[in-house]
This record gives sequence, structure tokens and C-alpha cells, in this order.
Amino acid sequence: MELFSIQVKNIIKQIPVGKVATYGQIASMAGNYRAARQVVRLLHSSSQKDNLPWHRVINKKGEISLPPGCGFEEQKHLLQQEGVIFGKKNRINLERFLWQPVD
DNA sequence: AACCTGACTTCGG
DNA sequence: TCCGAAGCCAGGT
Repeated sequence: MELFSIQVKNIIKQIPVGKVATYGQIASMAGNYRAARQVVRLLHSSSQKDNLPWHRVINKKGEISLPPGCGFEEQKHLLQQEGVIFGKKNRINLERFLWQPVD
């Protein structure tokens, strides 16, 4: 397993409740700003296995990437439980909910 | 090793 | 903001 993949998983685990992160952002923090797609693979491969908060990962438009009936409902529900607000088009206000670690 | 795939992103119009 | 096209990456076959 590449170090990058390890990092991605660690980072996702650090996303605080009530916040969200984009694929690209995570990839960037893990070392490869272009590996957004790889982040997706990781979620597929070990989100369940490693107990990762996969629902806190969304695309850059601030919306859920999952197609309806394939996890979309669940993800939206989980986020709402954590206090994340959705707009008219199921969009999240990134200015307000995007995870911005200070470090 | 080549080829395919995916919950992406950026750019131009 | 929306649409299409082109990039980009690691894993699995």
C-alpha cells in the first residue's frame, strides 16, 4: 500500500464532526493534489473496513457525488445529523462547512 | 505490462 | 452555473 493511501485514510479519520472535505483537498493534504480519484478508490476499498467517515467527503461543488439510491440518501442524512445544512439543490455551503485545518 | 475504472477537478465556452 | 473534453492516479484484471 502506498504511503499516499495510508495518509488519505488517516486524514479522513481526522475530519471533525459537522465538517466536510473535498476529494481534491484530501488528496492534496495526503501529498498528491491530483489524486482525487484515488481518494474515491480508498473509500470504496476501506471506508467500511476501517470505519472511515466517508459521508464527510464530497466534491468541490459542495454536493454529494453519490447517485440517488446508491448511498446518496444515507450520506445526506448522516451529514444533517451532524449539523451540516443542505441548500436547495442539495448543496452544502463550503464557506461554512468545509474542513479547514489550521495547523 | 497494458488496459479499465471511478463518490474527481480544471478549463473553455 | 451548466456542459463537454482532457488530465490524473493507484488498484485490480
